Amino acid sequence: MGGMSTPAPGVSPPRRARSPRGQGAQLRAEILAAAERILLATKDESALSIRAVAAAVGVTPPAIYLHFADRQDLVFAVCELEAAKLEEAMDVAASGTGDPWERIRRRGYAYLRWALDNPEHYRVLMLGRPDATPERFGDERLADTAGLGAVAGDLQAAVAAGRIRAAGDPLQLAELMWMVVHGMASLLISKPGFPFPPVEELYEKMFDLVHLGLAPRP
Amino acid sequence: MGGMSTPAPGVSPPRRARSPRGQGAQLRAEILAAAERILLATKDESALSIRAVAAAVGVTPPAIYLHFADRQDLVFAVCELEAAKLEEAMDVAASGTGDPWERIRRRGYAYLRWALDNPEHYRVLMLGRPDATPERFGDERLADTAGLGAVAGDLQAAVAAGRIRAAGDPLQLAELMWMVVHGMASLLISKPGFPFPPVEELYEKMFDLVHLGLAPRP
DNA sequence: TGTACATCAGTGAACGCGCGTTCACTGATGTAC
DNA sequence: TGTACATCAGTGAACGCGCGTTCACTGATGTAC
Repeated sequence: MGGMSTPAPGVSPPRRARSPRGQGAQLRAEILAAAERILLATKDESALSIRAVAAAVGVTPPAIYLHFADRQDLVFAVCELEAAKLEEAMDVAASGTGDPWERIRRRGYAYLRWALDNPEHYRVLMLGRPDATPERFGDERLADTAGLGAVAGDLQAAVAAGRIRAAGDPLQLAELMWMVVHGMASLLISKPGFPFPPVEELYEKMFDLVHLGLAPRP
Repeated sequence: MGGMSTPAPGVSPPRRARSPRGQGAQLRAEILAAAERILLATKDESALSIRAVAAAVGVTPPAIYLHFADRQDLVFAVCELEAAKLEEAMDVAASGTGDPWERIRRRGYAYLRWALDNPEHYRVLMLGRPDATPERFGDERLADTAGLGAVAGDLQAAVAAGRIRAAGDPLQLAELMWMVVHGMASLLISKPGFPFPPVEELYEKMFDLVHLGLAPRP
C-alpha cells in the first residue's frame, strides 16, 4: 500500500529523445498522432488533456505550448486534420460514377461512414457548443467539410440530366440533405445502444425515402 | 482592488429559510427550478454544478444530496422533467387535426420547436455521450420522448387512409423521420451562426422533401 | 404538565483531484569573429 | 584554431482554480410517557 497512487520510480513512460536542431516541428506531428490515438481510444474529447497528450508523447506539458496556442487549438487541429480525410473520402466515393444522383448517394454514405469511424472527431466538429468552436472553423470551413458545394453542383447536374425533379435552390437542398445524413450520424453516435437497423440498410432506406417520397405515386 | 476575487461579507446570496418539518420535499422543487434557470441561461450543462445550484437556491452544497444521488442524477432530473413537456406539446399539436399525415407534420414541428427552445436539455438527452447517460434513460424512454410509437401509429393510419404509400415497417419509418428532424434540431442548435433559412421555411421544405421525394413525377 | 428522546432539514469544514497555464531555467548545438 | 555568443528544444516547479463528494455536527420541532 502506498505504491498505488504514486507511480513507482522508473515506471513512468519513456522520455522522448529531444529533436535535433531545426527539427522542432517533428514534435508537433508526434503530438497530433498521440492526440489522435487518445481520441479514438477514449471516444471522449475531455480525455484529450494537455497533460495526457504530453505523457503519451513522452514530453512535459509545457512542451505542447511550443506548437499549440492552447488546448482548444490542439483539439481542433486533430479534428480538422482528420476532417480533411473526410473531404477526400467523399471525393473518392463520388468519383466512382458519372451519374450525379448516384454521386450524391455515395458522398452521403462516405460522410456517414467517416462519422461513425471517428465519432469523437465528429462530435467536436459538428456537435460542439458554439462557444467551444474556434472562429477559424467558420461557416465556409463547415460547408466544405460537409461537401455542400459539391452536392449542390451534383444536384444541379442531376436536375439538368432529368435524373431528379427541380426542387428549389440546389444549395438549400444540399443543406437539407446534409441535415438528413447528420441526423443519422449523430443519433447513431450518441445512441449506439438503440435498436436501429444496420447502417447500410438504414442509409438505403433513408435515401429511398428522400428519393421517392411518401406521397402515393400513380 | 482586493474586493473583486473575494465576495464582500454580506453580499453572499440570501440564505434560504429552512423548510418546516415534513416539507423537506419543497427543497427538491426549488433545486429543480434553479437548475432549470441555470440551464436555460447558460446553455451549458457544465455550468450546472452542485455548487452553482446550491448557491442559486441559497443552500449549502451537501443539501443537494438530500434529494439527488449525484450530479448526473440532478442534471437528468431537470432534463427529463422538461422532456415530459415535449411529449405533451407533441400530443397537443397532433390533436389539432384528424388527418394522420398532418398530425405527423405537426408532431415533428413541435419536436423541433421544443429542441430549439431548450437547446441544452436537448443536448443532454439526445447528444450526450452514451456513458454520460444514466441507465434509467434507456431505449424505451428515448423512444417515448421522440414520440416514435405515436408517429408509427399515424403512419399506419395514413397508409390505410391512402394518404401516403406503404413503405415498409411503420416503426422503422418513424425512426427515419426522427433522424430527419433530429438532424435539423441538432445542427440548428450546434451551428446557430450558419446561414440556414428560417426554421419554419426549413421545416416546410424538409417535410416536402420527405413527402414528395426528388424522383421526377410523371 | 413536564421532560427525555427521536427525527428532520439542513450546515461547516474539509478531502483530494486533475486541470490549464506560466515562468524561469538548462543544456546541447550551431555561428561569428 | 579557439572562444564568445545566440538559438533551439525543450524541462521543472509551481500557481490557482472549481469541482464532486464525505463526514461529523446542529438546532428546531415533534412525540412518548
